[in-house]
Amino acid sequence: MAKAPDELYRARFLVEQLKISDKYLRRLMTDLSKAGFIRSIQGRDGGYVFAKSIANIHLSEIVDAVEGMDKYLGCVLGFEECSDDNPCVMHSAWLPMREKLLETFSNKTLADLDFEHVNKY
Amino acid sequence: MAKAPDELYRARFLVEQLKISDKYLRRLMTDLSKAGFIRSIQGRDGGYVFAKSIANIHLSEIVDAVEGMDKYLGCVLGFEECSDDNPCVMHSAWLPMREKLLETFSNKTLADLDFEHVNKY
DNA sequence: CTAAAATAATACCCTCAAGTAGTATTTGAA
DNA sequence: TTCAAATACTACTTGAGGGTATTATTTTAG
Ligand code: SF4
Ligand code: SF4
Repeated sequence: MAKAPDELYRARFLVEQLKISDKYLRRLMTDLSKAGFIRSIQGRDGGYVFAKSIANIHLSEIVDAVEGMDKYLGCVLGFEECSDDNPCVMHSAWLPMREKLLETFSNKTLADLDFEHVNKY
Repeated sequence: MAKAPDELYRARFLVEQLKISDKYLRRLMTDLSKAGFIRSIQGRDGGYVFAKSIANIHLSEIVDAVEGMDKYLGCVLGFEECSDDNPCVMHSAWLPMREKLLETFSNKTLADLDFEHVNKY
């Protein structure tokens, strides 16, 4: 969609392109629309359109909308309880990574992705 | 083990400490010993000892030994085929992360981890 | 010789997240 | 008022990874 961000896309079409199940797509799209990235138009001749400029859609926001960004900020070692005063052995070593990850996903927007030389989704 | 790297540790003991299954522990330990990090001593009064200084054991090597480092260098999006000339949309955005990850795991050694203020494993 | 240790190989189980499927409802242009 | 679209909710399937279990073998101090 980001290739031609002003078009209207109907679910049917997207499902064919992405080769995923109808219901699954709709679930995701609904999530995204609730998050305000796209606008969903119901009724006949409905579909999905971007609701804001793709330059204003940060990757972290998308992740948050569909699965929760927190997941990726958790521990490498998979511990539940985690704080600076109850650290695991990796704590200090891992911190810079977390920073970098957060930074990457927070700074990059949809517009930063390279949709031109790409033939897989 | 890295807390007192010169001791001999028997499987029985480690199993109790880590609360994981006997067989599982042994599998891991055997992997590690094959990789040359620890030496396994068979027979009665046997056990496991470090075979090299913990300052010479890089995290990436450990991961390689037990599950394969490559796993973590793959794509964010989970595509199989991936190369610079068949990139996915995230390719350029993701590269720095991969670098950082590789760097972290390659540079840090067991000795860099903080075993002092830690009470969970 | 024997007991206590590690090794080996293989099959099994369990859980969880990703994805599918079913079915009924609402919306709105023509 | 009809029809094609999106929504909502719930149940199901599936696959992979992390971990267990079994059983049999080998090693070595005492
Ligand atoms: S203390 Fe740090 S490294 Fe350890 S589990 Fe928590 S966040 Fe992860
Ligand atoms: S092209 Fe880059 S971002 Fe895309 S799947 Fe391959 S490694 Fe990952």
